[in-house]
Amino acid sequence: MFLQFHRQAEEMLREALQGLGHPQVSPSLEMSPHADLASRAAFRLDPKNPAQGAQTLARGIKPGGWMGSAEPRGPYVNLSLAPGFYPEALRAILREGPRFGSLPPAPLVILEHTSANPDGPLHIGHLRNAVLGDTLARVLRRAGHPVEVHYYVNDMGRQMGALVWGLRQGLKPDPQKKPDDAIAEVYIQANRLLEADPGRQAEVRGLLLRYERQDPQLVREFREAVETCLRGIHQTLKRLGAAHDRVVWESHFVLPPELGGQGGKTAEIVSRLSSMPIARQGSDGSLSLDLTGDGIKKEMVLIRSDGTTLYGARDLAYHEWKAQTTPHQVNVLGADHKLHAAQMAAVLRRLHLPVPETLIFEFVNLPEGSMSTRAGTYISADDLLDKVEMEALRQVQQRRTEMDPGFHRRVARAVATGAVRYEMARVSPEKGITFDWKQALDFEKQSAPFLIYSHARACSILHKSGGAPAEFDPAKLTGERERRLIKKLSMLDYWIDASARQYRPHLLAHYAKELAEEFNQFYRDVPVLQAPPGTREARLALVEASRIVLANTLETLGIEPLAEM
RNA sequence: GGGCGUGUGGCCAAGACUGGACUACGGCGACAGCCUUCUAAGCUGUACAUCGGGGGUUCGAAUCCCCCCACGCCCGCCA
Repeated sequence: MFLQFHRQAEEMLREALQGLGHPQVSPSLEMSPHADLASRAAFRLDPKNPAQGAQTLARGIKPGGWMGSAEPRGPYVNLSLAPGFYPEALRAILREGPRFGSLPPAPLVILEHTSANPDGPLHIGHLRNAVLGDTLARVLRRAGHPVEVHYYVNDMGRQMGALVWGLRQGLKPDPQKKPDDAIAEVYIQANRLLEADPGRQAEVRGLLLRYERQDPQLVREFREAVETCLRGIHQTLKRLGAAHDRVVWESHFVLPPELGGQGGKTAEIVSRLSSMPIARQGSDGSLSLDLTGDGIKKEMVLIRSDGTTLYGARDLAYHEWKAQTTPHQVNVLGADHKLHAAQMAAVLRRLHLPVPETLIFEFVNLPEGSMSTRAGTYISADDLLDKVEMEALRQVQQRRTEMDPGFHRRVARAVATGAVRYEMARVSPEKGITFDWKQALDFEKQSAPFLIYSHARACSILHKSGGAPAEFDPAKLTGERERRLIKKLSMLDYWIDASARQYRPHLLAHYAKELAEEFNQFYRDVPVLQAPPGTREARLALVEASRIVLANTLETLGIEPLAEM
């Protein structure tokens, strides 16, 4: 609802500015502690006398819609919500329930995230990708987009070659272990063998070549290895609450139909590119693209001299294939993919294909340095989830001694996945993270348990009262705390819109925290169950509305809104 | 060496794209309080920052520009 107010304010300011002969001046709206929204536009009108400009501008804005008033205050124009906004916001929340905060239908989006190499378990770096990707998928869905979420499996790369090579040396995945952990052991061991005897790298290249040349035996072996690892990875993703609609293998764009692919797509796009002026044919049979015209100094190599394709070539085919479904694509990628993303964008543009949006996030490093699956220096996502869950269990057992073990377990699970997700989602993606166990296991404020707890408090009041009232008088809700809370509740759509348009889920995470704070302050200051008749019903309705908005926000962040904890 | 990103109180971190009420949102930690009223995983208060350093643009800079420093990532016929 607040989004509507914001848009109306923007529109009215534009018209007023136009009327004053300044159509080029931006409305410059901002959230303000002094008003429901404020405009700084007067600074642009006449920098010498902004106060004068603010007065003139304010006069040009007439109450109407959700606009209550426009008051000049120094150089600012302070905008207030119409009194009717508050009761209507409350009714809208109660009426729309789980749908509140959703935006009108928007185009289909294909979103690719996580897509970790199937050579080991997800580590805490992949976890950032998964949380960012899954949260963004949820945000986009609430913003009206149908979303098809893809996991793009890199099954044709060097890493997989080394893994299959290791298996052929007789290394066996330990059946007692989680499949992705077992695969990691083989992969690490295979790399040790290869480092000890670098001459055998040629054998890995040979396997890759035979896989790409569609040797059915190799196709079986690669598939078996990849699927084993993927089973484990998907267990972890499921535990996180992150679901993919579709798993797309790279080899799909290389192998023929009888081997599970749709054949030739990569060859086709490569052949099209090879006739473009930017193509550079090596005398050895390799093919690369010169992208200096796009401001990219580094050539993009598509074909090795042995004729096999590189990741970039297959990725181009994948993007062309996606474009048949929708031009709106989003890729969630680690910062190490920046160059690749820029090269992809340049080539797709030259092919007149849709260019994907990217959400690029910086690395998660350990205090002792960066993680590597090959070297075995990583903290797995499972390990983190396990430890956080143990700590959550310890705390809930301590706090709720009267409850049974099943309750403790349920709460600990929800708290743990929520805590891990929130911790990853709340930091802006361009910041690097140095992982810290102490911080990961800290459940104070600014963390998911705080958000879940606020929701549980609302549920508790409703439980004790026997539910929300059918009838109530919103006019009873005129206190400062109540109005502030309603306003905050109404802002969900504004933050969904902002997060979705900027591909920045942390904006919503930030809102969630502010919403929970506002509710907790209301909880402290405003008695509900003990309020006089009439007031009590109205406040109960407000608690129910709070419960709904908290639940919707948490759901969008992938955090389970427990009714009790 | 070049490119991209980051640098905000002891620690974590919002604000930076759209310069302006910033007297910089919060959290952790510290200190002092609040459970005879709806779950204290909560709430209140105090102390602690001039926003890496320097220069510039501007009436006005955490925010824009330039230089420098530190850290991360990339600069593979890896993905």
